[in-house]
Amino acid sequence: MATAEVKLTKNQRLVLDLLCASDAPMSAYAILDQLRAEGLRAPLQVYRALDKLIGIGLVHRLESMNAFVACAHPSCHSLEMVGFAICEECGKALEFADSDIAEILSEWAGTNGFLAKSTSIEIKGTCAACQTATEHL
Amino acid sequence: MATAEVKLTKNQRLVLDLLCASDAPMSAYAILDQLRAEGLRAPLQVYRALDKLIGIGLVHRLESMNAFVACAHPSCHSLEMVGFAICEECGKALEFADSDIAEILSEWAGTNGFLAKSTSIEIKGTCAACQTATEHL
DNA sequence: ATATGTTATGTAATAATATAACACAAATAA
DNA sequence: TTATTTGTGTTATATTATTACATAACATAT
Repeated sequence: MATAEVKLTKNQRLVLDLLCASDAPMSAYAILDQLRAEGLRAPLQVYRALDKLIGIGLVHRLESMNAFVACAHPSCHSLEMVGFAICEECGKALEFADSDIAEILSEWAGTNGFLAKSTSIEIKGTCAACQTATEHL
Repeated sequence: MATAEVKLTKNQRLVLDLLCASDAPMSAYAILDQLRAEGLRAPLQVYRALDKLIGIGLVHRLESMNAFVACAHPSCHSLEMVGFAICEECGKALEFADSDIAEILSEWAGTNGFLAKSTSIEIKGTCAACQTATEHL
């Protein structure tokens, strides 16, 4: 099992499991609320777990939403370039990875002497399901 | 002159001029602080001006920093896809536009039935100047 | 010119997101 | 064992953003 490869602490596991169970990204405070029953009490407990999980590559941060989502490909916990298409209707985030984009960006970086550490690509719009759902209003 | 094409109100002008004069992105509250001398008093005054300027395409929002920057190409105030390479040393943001990336992303959207409204691409790292500056430490 | 609709303004209060600082406990490694 | 690192729990606070409401400025159509 992918997510067992790394030893996680209690808080880290609670946060990761919750994110994996969620069908949409969650804010740090939404995570906290859900985990109060498990004994979490302060924002910092969540933020620290998130920092670690992001560092490992098991969680991604959606910059444009201040929200967090479990990596869709936890097995390949490469920290490679992934992007998200975020539906503004249902709030779900579709993760994608595109090597072509990665290549173009690294080309740009090379040309401009920019040393890239991390990249965030976020598309906002409406997902296929929600477009269909909206059609017959 | 590019920025004269649209009629801006006093607050919008103040915010835009400040961002244009700044060599790096600014937070809303940094903007507010700078404009207290001009009579601005509340965050909302800044946020409202920013919303308008972003809508017009004269300002971009850096999602990963909660900061705002004047568009580098104010003449072509197309709302097309632009990206930023943000230097974590000096804080400056280099704006770029890449039609290849736009194409790949719109291809992905087409294939996945996603209706895209806006896209954010942000690369974090170290700019050429700061790499040079750090070399001889 | 005046009524109407729209857009912008000013202000206060508050919500939502994130971090600093400190003391302590658990796991790891020397 | 001792030292070191890593994680925990807690309080307080910093930073970013919005809600709600009242008023003013401006356009334009009668």
